[in-house]
Amino acid sequence: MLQHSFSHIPTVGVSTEEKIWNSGVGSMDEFLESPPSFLSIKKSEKLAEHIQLSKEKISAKDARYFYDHLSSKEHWRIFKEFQDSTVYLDIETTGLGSPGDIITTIALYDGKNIKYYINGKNINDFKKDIKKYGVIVSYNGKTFDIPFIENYFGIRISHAHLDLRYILYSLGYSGGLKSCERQLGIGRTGSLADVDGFFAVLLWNDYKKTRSEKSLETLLSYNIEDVLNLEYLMIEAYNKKIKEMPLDLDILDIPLAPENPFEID
DNA sequence: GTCTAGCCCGGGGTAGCTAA
DNA sequence: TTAGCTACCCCGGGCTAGAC
Repeated sequence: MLQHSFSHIPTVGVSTEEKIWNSGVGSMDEFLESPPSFLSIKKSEKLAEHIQLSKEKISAKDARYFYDHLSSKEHWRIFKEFQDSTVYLDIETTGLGSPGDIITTIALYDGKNIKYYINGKNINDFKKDIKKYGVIVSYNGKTFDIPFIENYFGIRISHAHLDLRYILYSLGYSGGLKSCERQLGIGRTGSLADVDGFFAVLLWNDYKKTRSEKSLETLLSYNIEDVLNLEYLMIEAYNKKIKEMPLDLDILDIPLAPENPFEID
């Protein structure tokens, strides 16, 4: 979608971008070849400079550039061009962020591999691993996951960040992650349908009290199921956004998710 | 070249919504 | 309860085209 975007360019808003599209110029390459006639020569030249810069930023895999220059409701546009540097993220904690609350587990999924981090075991590896990615996809992560991670580790997460809560809300889907999953036709497998954030706290407490590996594995299974489903939701949301555009653009295929390595007890 | 009107971007402020 | 987001409104300012 970025190859077709102009509203990240200073002085170009959504209405000017739509006028560009309606004039028959549907991509950056088409603009460079033949700018729309309604723009002055001076303005076309300025825009052409920004388009060249944008093409360089895409080649350089600089997602942050577009994240900073697109309006927040258009952030979803960066997904396709940076899909191979995207990671889906979800954390489980012992509470909502009150003093003393901790991160219990973190799950990452990059479209190929699943990684998970457990408090008391390998959780500090997360700080190194997250740096490998350019884009984070989460659900309500802008309000909860990322601030929690930043406070917990004392680090700054400066990635481009697509929060599905707002993208799905703009498409008419609301009511929480699980509700959005149901509305978009994906159900939780087995007993995971009954697990929620509070139950995840109970599972962690049981693991700490009894050292029950089954409780820990059930918690990890729930945590990983969340990040696997985020990919499906992100691609579904992207495709729905694409269909809203007055352009004839290809939709993305939804890949087969890998098997959850943990079973619930 | 200057002036004017119109368009539109973008910033600031406010209210309401939502999840953990 | 908290934090961050969107939507909406208002307004200032930059840019452009057209008239003179």
